[in-house]
Amino acid sequence: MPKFTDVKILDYVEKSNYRNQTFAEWIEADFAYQVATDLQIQAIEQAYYSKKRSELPLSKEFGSIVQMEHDLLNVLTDMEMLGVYVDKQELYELSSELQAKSRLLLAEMQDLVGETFNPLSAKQVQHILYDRMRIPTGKKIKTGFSVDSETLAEIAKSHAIAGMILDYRGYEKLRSTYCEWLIEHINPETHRIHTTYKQTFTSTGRLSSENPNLQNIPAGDGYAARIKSAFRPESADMQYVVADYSQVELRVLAMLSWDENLLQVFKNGEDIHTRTAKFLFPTYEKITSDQRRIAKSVNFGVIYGITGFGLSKMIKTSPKDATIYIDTFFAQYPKVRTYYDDIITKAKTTGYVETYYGRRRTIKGLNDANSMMRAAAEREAINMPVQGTAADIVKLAMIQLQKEIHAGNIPGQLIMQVHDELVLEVPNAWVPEAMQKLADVMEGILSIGGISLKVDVHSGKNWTEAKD
DNA sequence: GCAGGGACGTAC
DNA sequence: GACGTACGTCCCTGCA
Repeated sequence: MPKFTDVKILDYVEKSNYRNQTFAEWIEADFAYQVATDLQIQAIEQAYYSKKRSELPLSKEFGSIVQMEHDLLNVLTDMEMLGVYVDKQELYELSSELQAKSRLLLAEMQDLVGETFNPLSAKQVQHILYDRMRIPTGKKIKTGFSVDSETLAEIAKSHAIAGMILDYRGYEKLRSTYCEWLIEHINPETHRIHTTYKQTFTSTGRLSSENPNLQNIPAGDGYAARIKSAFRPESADMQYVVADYSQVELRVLAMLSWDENLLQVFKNGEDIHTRTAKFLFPTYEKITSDQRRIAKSVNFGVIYGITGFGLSKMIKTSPKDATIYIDTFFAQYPKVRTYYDDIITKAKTTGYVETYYGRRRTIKGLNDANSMMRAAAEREAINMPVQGTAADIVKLAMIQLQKEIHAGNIPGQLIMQVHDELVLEVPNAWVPEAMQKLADVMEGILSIGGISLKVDVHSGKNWTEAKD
């Protein structure tokens, strides 16, 4: 146990529904103490922390999680301080290129409809499409009719303008949210981006990242790949080594549920999505890419507590067929169903659910009068132990890695965490060794039911190259 | 002029 | 009738 306890961590671990309150709000809520001025807050903060740190008894049941978070705190500090280099020039160029694209497209669109309008304004897009062009309306939202990408993609089949609006939005998204926002956060002294990882925020135990968020950098081809490739070591003497857990949540689901079939898939080293596809489409000799896509959605959906309706939207089929897929999944992986049932039963009794390592989330609403509320609470309940255990695993790996790095056993620096992925900067000469050790540490974190974790490791001159 | 909500889109 | 967890941008409304 740590000699001193960071009370914010303790509070987070004990009350998983705790959100980012200000210190004042927190004191108020916990101690019914009205805080008036900034100076008072500071004084109380100091007094409270120093007193509580030495006197707080640590409840045993949270011991392992509290220890984990304390160890992780130092890892996160190192990562934030070191930061991530990005090629500023490259981002500038991308930004202007994207801006040129949008400008051109905007002129074309306004020519086409004979009216100036802002494609980023839902209200104005509604006016253009549904009032002026008389295109049949679809999904309703609070403020009128939806113009989201799903709707626009459908309209685009018959009206070019919809496709152009989608493209415009895409360019502007990349330009403003990624190029511009990242450039803004390059520290003038270090020339690196220093994100903030929020350690006491999410309800599952994941980290989050802000200012800027490095956990939602676009993946994919084209401009997205170019943004990602701007992330690279500053020096040509270094490379990125990227390791990500393969299907970690489904693997965790197998471990926690002890479903024989699910465990067997991983024991055999089979592709989980293809395997599920074979269960869903047993009469087919060979699984098509479309069938695998459907199975993939089912596999992911199960982790999120899918409904037939939700899945049907995802794979564009009828809710009836979608429900059949889900039922088939549970018929083929029967222990998953009983595992979920057990979680909900336990949550109703104790008021909380927990990860393999004992991280808890209190669940409210399981007995709500409203069935929608109940269903939502059930989805939260079944998702948290899986997502949370995966989060715990990555945290443990980070702690272990940092130990090895400090001991000189792994040559390199941990610079980013993206939920199931860790990114390191490594001197060229040591890349193969770092890759091996990284995989060993990460895969060694947990083994249950005869299966262990699997990690894919890649290296490259930048984040894009190191992804495959 | 500004704060906050809604809609949207990105990630895992 | 919205499948889990996040963050950031923009528009627009409501309020001074």
